[in-house]
Amino acid sequence: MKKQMQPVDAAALLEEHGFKKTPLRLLLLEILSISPAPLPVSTLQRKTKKLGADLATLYRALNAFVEAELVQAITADKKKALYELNRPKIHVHHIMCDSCNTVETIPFCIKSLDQQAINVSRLFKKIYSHQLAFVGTCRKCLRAVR
Amino acid sequence: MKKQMQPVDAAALLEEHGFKKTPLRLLLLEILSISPAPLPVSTLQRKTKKLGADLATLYRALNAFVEAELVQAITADKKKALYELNRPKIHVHHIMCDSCNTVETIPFCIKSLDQQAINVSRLFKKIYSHQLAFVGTCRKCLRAVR
DNA sequence: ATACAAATGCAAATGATTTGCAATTGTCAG
DNA sequence: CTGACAATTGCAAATCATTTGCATTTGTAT
Repeated sequence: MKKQMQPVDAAALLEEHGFKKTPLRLLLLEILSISPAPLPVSTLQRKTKKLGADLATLYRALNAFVEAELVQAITADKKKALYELNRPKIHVHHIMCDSCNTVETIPFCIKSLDQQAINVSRLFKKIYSHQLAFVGTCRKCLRAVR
Repeated sequence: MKKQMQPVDAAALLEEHGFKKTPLRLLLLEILSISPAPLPVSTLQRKTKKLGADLATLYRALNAFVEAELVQAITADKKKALYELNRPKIHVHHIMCDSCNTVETIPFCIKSLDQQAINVSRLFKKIYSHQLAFVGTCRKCLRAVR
């Protein structure tokens, strides 16, 4: 059986963030909320094709969600971004196969990585590399804003 | 005073990996070897402009280096890749400022992240997010190769 | 019902990276 | 030293994900 995530109240989420309850945006959040893995735009387009939304519209919706921190964009793969619903309580990371390009979610944060390292290597057989990047504002820039 | 990395013997590195000792490739390795931070292609182009190398050539050289694991490509920032000499003994990670886009190197690996977490947050004033991705081959794909 | 901002569609632009192909250049065997 | 051959390069054009301008449509609040 397939993993399935807890669905969310898409309408409520949109309202909370001051977004309009558009068919596309409602569906997008529903799709993301039940997906066990982060999804590329191509998949989101396919899963919403009954609405015939334009790609640009899709991107705009996703960008709006990301800016609102409703959705997280995974950009560790240079080629194309993956989108995943942001569940504040469940901070996760990812592991991707360089062969079939599947991306799996590692249901824990780096905070407990040491303890979980063995589990990670069991998930995949071979791990070639990992990339970790923090994004923030450096002291110089913070000073500049003041 | 500025950090400066230990330079490497570029000619030897190229030879070891079966590359030709081309002016561009020699210079590229030299530049990367003394850089304290990963560099974007634009910077590499500027620093090699006396050779007037074509962008495509630069990319081909860098890709060859990455494939040979001589250089590491940091792709956590979606916009453009950063390149850094791979020093097998010194495995590091990075921290980037979302305001001025500087990328600093964190001279330790996630293995000791818990202990170093405080240092990381001191490096930057504010950390909005971090992305961690493992790349490897999943069990399914490994089985397929067998 | 009205009005206005948000969201959309369409077409065109961007920008980093890649590719085809012909010409050039290291390197290595003889 | 001298080919010969593969690796490397230059140039132009192609890709491909993502973005943008602008006119139009659609939610939503009043």
